[in-house]
Amino acid sequence: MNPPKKAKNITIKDVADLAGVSLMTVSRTIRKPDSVSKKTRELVDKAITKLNYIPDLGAGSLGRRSNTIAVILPSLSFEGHVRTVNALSAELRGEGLHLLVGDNFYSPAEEMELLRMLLGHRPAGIVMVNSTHSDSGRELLLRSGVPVIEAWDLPSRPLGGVVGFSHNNVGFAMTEHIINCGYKKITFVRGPEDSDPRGKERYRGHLRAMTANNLDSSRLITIDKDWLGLTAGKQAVETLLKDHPDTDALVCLTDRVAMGAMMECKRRDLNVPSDLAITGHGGFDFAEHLVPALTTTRIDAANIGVQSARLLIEKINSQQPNAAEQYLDVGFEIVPRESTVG
Amino acid sequence: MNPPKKAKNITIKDVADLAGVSLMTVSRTIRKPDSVSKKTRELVDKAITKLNYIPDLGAGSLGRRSNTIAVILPSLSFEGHVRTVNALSAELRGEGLHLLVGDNFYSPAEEMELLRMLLGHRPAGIVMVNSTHSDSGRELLLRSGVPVIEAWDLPSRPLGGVVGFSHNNVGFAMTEHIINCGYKKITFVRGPEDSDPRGKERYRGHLRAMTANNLDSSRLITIDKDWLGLTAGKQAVETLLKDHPDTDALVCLTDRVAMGAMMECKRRDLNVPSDLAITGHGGFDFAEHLVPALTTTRIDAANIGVQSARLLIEKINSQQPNAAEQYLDVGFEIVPRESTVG
DNA sequence: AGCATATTTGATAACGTTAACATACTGTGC
DNA sequence: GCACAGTATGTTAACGTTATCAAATATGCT
Repeated sequence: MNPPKKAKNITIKDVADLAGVSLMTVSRTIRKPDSVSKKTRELVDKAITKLNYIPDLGAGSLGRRSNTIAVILPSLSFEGHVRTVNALSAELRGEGLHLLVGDNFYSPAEEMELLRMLLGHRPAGIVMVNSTHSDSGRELLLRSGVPVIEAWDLPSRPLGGVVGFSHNNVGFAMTEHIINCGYKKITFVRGPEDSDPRGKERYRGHLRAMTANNLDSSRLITIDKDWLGLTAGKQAVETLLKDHPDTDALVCLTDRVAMGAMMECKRRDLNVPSDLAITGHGGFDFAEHLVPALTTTRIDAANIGVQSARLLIEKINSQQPNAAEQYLDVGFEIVPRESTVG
Repeated sequence: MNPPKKAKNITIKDVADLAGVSLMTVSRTIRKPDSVSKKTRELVDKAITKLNYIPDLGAGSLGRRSNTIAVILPSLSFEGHVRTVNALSAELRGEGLHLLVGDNFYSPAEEMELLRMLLGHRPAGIVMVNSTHSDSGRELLLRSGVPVIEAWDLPSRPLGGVVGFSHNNVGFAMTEHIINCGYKKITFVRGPEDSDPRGKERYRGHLRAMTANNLDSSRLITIDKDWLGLTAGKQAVETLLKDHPDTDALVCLTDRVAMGAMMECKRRDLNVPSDLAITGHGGFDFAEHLVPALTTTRIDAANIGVQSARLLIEKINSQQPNAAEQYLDVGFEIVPRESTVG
């Protein structure tokens, strides 16, 4: 009826007045209901319901940490990361923690900007998924005193907790595996040289395996797109036929790229694996359904999220986080399937 | 050197003291640098850098809205929604807004809990991606006065702005399309009856098309899993061969399910489309790469995110949001490909 | 110089909550 | 009826920032 003049916020004071108690009693009723008599509790609860009161979390945590966890990741477009974030979110929810997402930063300047913004929310913790950081970014994070988890990686100079796996080992293991299958003329598909440090690591692992087996490691295809989808795989096969037609196995950086390659082979009537073996990476759900089923590495992305959450919670709760368990290698698994059976 | 006694927070006061100015001057230097003389600005900036000061956004917005947008979605495991959130995040970032993610709620009780939590952060706006809400949820949102956008849907009783498309029309259009291709014995694959209102709508649309063309609409496969991945498609084909072996076209609820079905057909040496036509839904990136390429509906998920952001920002900035433009149907497109060419 | 008007700075009071301490009640045992 | 816990409530002062108004300083113009 009254014109909505100012839509004053409903505060704890309003609840207190309506219930006829002091505002501390209301605060207590909300946070530790047992410390308040049954009678007042009911009174207060009724007032809260009636007024639709919702406590202001920001005001409540003034001067303390908020009940927010900042997640930083390059982008939400990589399936594996999203699975991790999803699991992280689910795990954290039980603790009443919510995710504040920071993604899509490209330049170092943007990184700092984003970091400052996120830290401005006084998060209880930070999870960096597959993010590199500049020196000033490091500095900022370390000085902030906020517990940090780095996920999807095993950085040499960790900022805090680490939950990840060795990309170098993955690269080595996969190439070693297909060498054992009998393949010798192996072409590696990699992404843009600068923008993907993990891909680079896997490539290093690949080189290690090739060298260890005295094989020619010069077959290399570089895809110059930032977003490595199926098109990259298609393109890889086109380049392959032109530049390295004698290849017998194609090592792709992700399952998506591998799938794109497989589909292109099908169009060109190249048989996988007899004409060309193909491997992926990441263990995406479609890999096992493809025909032929795709040989890949299984990374338990959800588990990375779960473990990150656990470690982070531990760090938040303990003042002196247990340094011994801060470095968790979740490993990986080579999953041999039809796309590489000689 | 000194043992970290209390790790006192660095506040605007500390900066002010170091710079030898009042704390209001520091505040102004940060928020409107032009309103401060060059000399003091430099002084203050130096102090900020030196102390690594980061403003407490929570304290700053006390009594106001925070610079946070709450996103509510059933889960991060559906690719389409993630694409929307990704675009949303990118768009909002330009405005200095960050996403607070609320996902994974299933029960109405959890919904309320989540809603209260998120509203407790005093978000500047809320985007609900493909989320149904209870009456009490509605009530809470409406009374909170926070601008709301509902995305991926065209609800009959909108809470605020709407950016979506009609699932019913999608269902109708796809079935109509394949009928026009000459298919008559059409089987529809749907998800669990209760948990997927949009799938239900699409099914309704399908029925509408079948009835309009005097076709037998009794061919129906219900998948009883909550997570509809490729396995669902595999299962659908198995059921199909048992229950409706005379089917000539299979309408799947998502591209993933359709892909699973296609792969299963390949294993069983069923040719697509000559033995069985298959359609998907959603326009996932792999659809065009499959062999045969998949007929699907293209939903511009990223655009939904972009438009939601625009509409939301508009609503946030204007006290009296323009009611005329609050209902945005982004539409969809039928993309005919090889999997249905008779 | 003298006055009016900008421009720049500062003091104080919110904003909504909780921590810490203070007070008022309740009942118990003598 | 009185001291003595113990429980239940209330009071006050933070927390870190910005709005608002007041004061000081600089600038422009005759």
